[in-house]
Amino acid sequence: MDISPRKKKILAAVVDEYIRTAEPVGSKTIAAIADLGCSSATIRNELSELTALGYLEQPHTSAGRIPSPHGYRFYVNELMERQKLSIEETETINQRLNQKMEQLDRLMSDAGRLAGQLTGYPALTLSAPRAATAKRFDLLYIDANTFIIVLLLGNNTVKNKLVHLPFSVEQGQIQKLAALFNAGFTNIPEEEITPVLISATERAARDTMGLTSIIAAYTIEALSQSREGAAFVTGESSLLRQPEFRDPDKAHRVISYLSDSQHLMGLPGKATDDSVRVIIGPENVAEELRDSSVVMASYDAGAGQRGLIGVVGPLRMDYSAVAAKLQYIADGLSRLLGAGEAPAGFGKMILKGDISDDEHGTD
Amino acid sequence: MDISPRKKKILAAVVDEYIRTAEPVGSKTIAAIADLGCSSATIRNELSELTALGYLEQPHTSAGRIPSPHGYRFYVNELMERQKLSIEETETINQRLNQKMEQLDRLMSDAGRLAGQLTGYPALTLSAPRAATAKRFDLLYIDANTFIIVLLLGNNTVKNKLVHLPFSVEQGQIQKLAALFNAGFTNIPEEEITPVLISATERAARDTMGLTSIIAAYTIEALSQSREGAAFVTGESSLLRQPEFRDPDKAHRVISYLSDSQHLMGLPGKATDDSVRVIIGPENVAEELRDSSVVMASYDAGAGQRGLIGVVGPLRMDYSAVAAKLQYIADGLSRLLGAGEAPAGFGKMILKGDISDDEHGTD
DNA sequence: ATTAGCACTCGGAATGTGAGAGTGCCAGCA
DNA sequence: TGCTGGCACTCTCACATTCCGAGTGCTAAT
Repeated sequence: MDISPRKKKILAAVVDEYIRTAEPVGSKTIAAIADLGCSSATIRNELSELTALGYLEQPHTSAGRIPSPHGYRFYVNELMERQKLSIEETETINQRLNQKMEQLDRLMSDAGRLAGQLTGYPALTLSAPRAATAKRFDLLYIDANTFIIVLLLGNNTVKNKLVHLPFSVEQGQIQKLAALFNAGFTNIPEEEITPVLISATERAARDTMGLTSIIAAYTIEALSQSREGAAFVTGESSLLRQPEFRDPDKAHRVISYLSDSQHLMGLPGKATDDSVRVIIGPENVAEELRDSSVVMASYDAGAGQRGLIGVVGPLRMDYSAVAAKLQYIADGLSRLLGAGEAPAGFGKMILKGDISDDEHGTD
Repeated sequence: MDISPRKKKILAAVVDEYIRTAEPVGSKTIAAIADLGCSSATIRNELSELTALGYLEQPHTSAGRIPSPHGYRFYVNELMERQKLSIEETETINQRLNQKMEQLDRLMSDAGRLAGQLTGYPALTLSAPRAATAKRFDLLYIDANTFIIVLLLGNNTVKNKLVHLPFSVEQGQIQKLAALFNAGFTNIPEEEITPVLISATERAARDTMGLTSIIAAYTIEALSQSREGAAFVTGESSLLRQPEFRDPDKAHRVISYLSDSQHLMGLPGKATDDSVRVIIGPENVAEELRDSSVVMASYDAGAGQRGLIGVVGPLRMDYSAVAAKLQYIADGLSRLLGAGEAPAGFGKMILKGDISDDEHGTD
């Protein structure tokens, strides 16, 4: 069932105005802002039909109309005009993205922060989980009681761990172990690292001190970590600025839901190939988000992985502006992280590389 | 100027009761709960004197009294009875702490989460910044276009970075660079890594392709990162459950202040050797926290570093319970991370070790 | 010094009132 | 048939008013 062009115009006007003001909008207001050549009375008729069709709601008899979730959906699908970013906005984004990208996780949370600041909503970033394999082992001999495990994973992630031993070990022993692990533990999935394999290696290495187990345990840990993916949320408190979250309980529900990265990982549901996805209120699987909307854009995180960056806000969200901004940021991230083009120059290399992390020793 | 024992008792009663109920407490209530053998009229007199002394305030003429920041301070210093934790509580803490401590930063944020859940307030964890030096360089040759920088810092932190090159390089060249860096860049403070040193090294290595700069730049980055320390906040939204933060604006101010790790790093002010520190409302340096209180406990993070774990809440905080819990958690962390005892066994080693991180490559 | 009694104050809940915005409907008009 | 102006009706919100009770401060008595 199609609805007339005039209805569409009116619906769009209601949504736009409501997004702007957060107040129910009445027939008169619409007559004033949208110049369709007809009076408020006509619009009243149209409004009541739109209400009957389920696109609009009225909080009470003598208030204006507000869009229903259905109305928002229709707006997002058909009415919304793709917004262009201003020069300054694109400038800001480019600058901020290029600024400092030393670490991947830092980059993710920075990009999230950026999205949050630009849109005024809490932002979230997700990196898709993916099973990885070990690609290469290095064991760096530091001294008789200390060595470092450096593990290069299939997704070009490097993990490391400093190991202190309560006994001495020789460099030759370490080297032998590295060779055995490179032979036996590379390019196999996590579940194939079995106790059988480990004890076989242990025997081959004539390792009586449990070094093999240490390295194997760390390998498993590193693999399972890289399988988990990562999630960040920033700017949770900006929700509180939205009138629809003035109720602290409501805000609390949403924010604490967002604080659990378990929840976040499940948020996107199954992937689609839309570049920008909009989930409106009740469309959310999670109970807690049933009166919030989520807008997410996906980006190419390199090494065949995709990541998501998005924001959470009230139903009355400026979908058009938010979508445009997220899209732009996601494109920027894809450009920075994505595969395809060869690294162009020095700066680029530095940008891409890295990560790292700490190891706390005992002494 | 000393105050009478009875005044102390009354003050303690007011604070305890107000902490419990969040309602101004009147003379009658005190007469009922604290059994000093006197009537409400007497207590009224005492109350008005305590008010004159600045320990109490009244929101308005015909309301009960609430503690002033001064009153809280006096309470914390002299009246508060050190609370014991219940068996279950210590159990929970022990369990949760021992559970999984794979990564240092994960451990920090987990401990924060634990503190937050136990106390019901937003929790923060800080690791003290400390200048570090490079202790050892390793450059792992992967293929003609790829190598890994592994950097062992003075505080036994390991950092790494995967570097992709748009040109080829030989293994010998990489080894030569590693030797040069180990000779010239180890055990010197960050600021001595000057362009002069770098270009000297570059010449010595006959490096015409900028490899030296890449490694030096990464070294500087790693050092400055480890100098920055780290800060986490979790459970921000639990502030919203407190009646004094029902005003979304107020809550928003505090939460967004806490979201900035720059702010957090400066929060503790100069260190004291108290094991638990309490900062009450106006004692906070930060404007934004002037009507919140902060309780922090410090722990031994190993390698001569100290960390802080704390919570933020309203003035009306259960200082006694919160302090006890934080203290216990901090002790647990010290036990797990701290220096002193040698690693006892296998599990212990695994616990202490580690960290790691990711590197995103291009292909 | 302590207490009981009492007048007084003040904030908050409850209630009442009015204004305004917006609707729905109807009758007239193109 | 579709649009418009007019009008009565409804409902909420803001504001004013009232009322109640908790709690104080004071005073006089013990």
